[in-house]
Amino acid sequence: MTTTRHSGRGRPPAASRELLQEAAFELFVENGYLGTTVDHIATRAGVSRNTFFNYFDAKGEVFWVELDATTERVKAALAGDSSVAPTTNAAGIGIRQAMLTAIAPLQSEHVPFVLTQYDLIGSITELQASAMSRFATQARLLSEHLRRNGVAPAAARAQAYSLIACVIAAAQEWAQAGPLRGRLEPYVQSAIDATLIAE
Amino acid sequence: MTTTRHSGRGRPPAASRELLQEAAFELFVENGYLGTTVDHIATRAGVSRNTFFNYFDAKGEVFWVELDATTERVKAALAGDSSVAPTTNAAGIGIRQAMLTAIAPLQSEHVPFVLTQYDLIGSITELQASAMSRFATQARLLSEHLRRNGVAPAAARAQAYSLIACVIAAAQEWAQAGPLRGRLEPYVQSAIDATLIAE
DNA sequence: TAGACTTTATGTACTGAGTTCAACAATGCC
DNA sequence: GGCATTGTTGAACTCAGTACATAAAGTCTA
Repeated sequence: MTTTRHSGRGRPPAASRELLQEAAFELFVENGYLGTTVDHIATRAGVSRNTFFNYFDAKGEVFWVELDATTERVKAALAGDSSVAPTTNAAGIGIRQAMLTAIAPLQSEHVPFVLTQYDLIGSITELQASAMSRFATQARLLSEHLRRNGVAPAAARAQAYSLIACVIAAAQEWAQAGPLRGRLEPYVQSAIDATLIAE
Repeated sequence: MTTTRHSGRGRPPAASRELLQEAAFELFVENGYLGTTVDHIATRAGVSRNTFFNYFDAKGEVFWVELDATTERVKAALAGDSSVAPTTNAAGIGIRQAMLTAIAPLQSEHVPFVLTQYDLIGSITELQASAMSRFATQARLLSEHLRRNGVAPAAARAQAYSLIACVIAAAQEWAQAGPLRGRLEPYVQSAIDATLIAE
C-alpha cells in the first residue's frame, strides 16, 4: 500500500505508483476509463503490462492513491488517540475526532481525482469493487478501535459504519460544490450533525 | 430486476432467475465461489452460458435476489409513506419507518444467503462490486425520498447513507448471531440507537 | 574484477467474465 | 401455413487478472 523505498540493492524500479497513476489519469481523461486498457497505461508509462500489476493489484486501484493516504492518516490519528475513559461516548467522539483530523488537510485544490468521478464509480464494476474495499478497510479500522476502547461490538460496528457514511456523503457534496468548496472538514461536521438531530 | 412474467407469446423461457440461483448456490457450496464458473451454473441449470447472462448481468448478481426483494419493499413502503409535514425530522423518521417495515418480514430462517457469506464479499471483487451497487441503489432511493419531502440535499444524503450503514451493521450482527437470532428488526433498531446516543 | 545475490522487469500462456451478433427454435396469432 | 414475438444458442472476441519462468540491472563480497 505504502510506497516502498528502493533499498539500494537490486535492479532499480523503472516505474512508481505515482508515475503509473499520472499516465492512467491522462488516458482516462483522453479516452475514458473503459476506453483505457491496462496495456495503454503501461505503454504510456514506458513499462510492460505486467509491471503495472507489480504496483497495483487491479486497474481500478489507481484511482485511490490519494485517498489511501488519508486512510493512513486515520490510522495514525487513532493510534495517537489515547481515548481516555473507556465509555461509549468518549470512544465515539474519538473516532470522529480522528477522522476530522485525518481529513483536515484536504483543501479545495486537493479534491482527489476519484471524487470528481462519481458517475464512473456508479457505473463501472471494477471501481465499485475498489470503493467497497476501501470502505471495508476503513470500517474495520474504526470498528476495532472502538472495540478496543470498550464499546460493544454491535454498537461499534454501527457507529463506525455510520461515521463512514457521513464522510462519504460529505465528500460527495464537497466534490460537487465546485471550485469555491473550501475545506472538506465542515462538510463532514454538518453531515454528522444532520444524522444526530434526526431524532 | 423484477421477475417478468411470460407474456404467452413467443418461445417460453427455459430457465428463470430462481432456477439459476438455486443451481448457483448448490455449486457455490460444493466448489466455492471461485471454483464455480458461469459455465458450470448454466450447465447445472440445463441451459447455455449465454442464457445465464439473459437473467443476470453478472455472476455476482445471483447473490442478491432475496435482498433485491427487500429493496422493492422499501420502495413500496416509501411510496405508501404520506410523510405528512415536510420537516427534516418527520422525513427522517419516515425513511426509518419504511426501512423497518421493509425488513420486518425477515425472520431467523430467512437469512439471505449473501449474509452468510461476508467473508466472500470481503475477498472477491465481483461481489464487492455488486454489494456496492446495491448500497448505491438504496441510497438513491432514500435520499430522493427525503429531498422530495423538503430535506436539504446534503442532509438527505447524510441521513440516507447513515441509515443504510445501520442496516448493514445490523444485518451483519444478525447473520452472525446464529440460529437463535430471531428477527432482524430489533438489530436495526439498536444500531440506529447506538449512533444517536453517540453524542 | 568475477561472480553471487537481490530486486525489478518482461514475455508467454492461460483462465474466466462479460459483450456482440447472427442464426435458430418455439410459441401464439391471423 | 405464414408471421411476429420471445427466448435460446454458438462462435468469436476483448480485456482483467494470474502464474511462472527468464532476463536485466543494480549492489555486495571475495
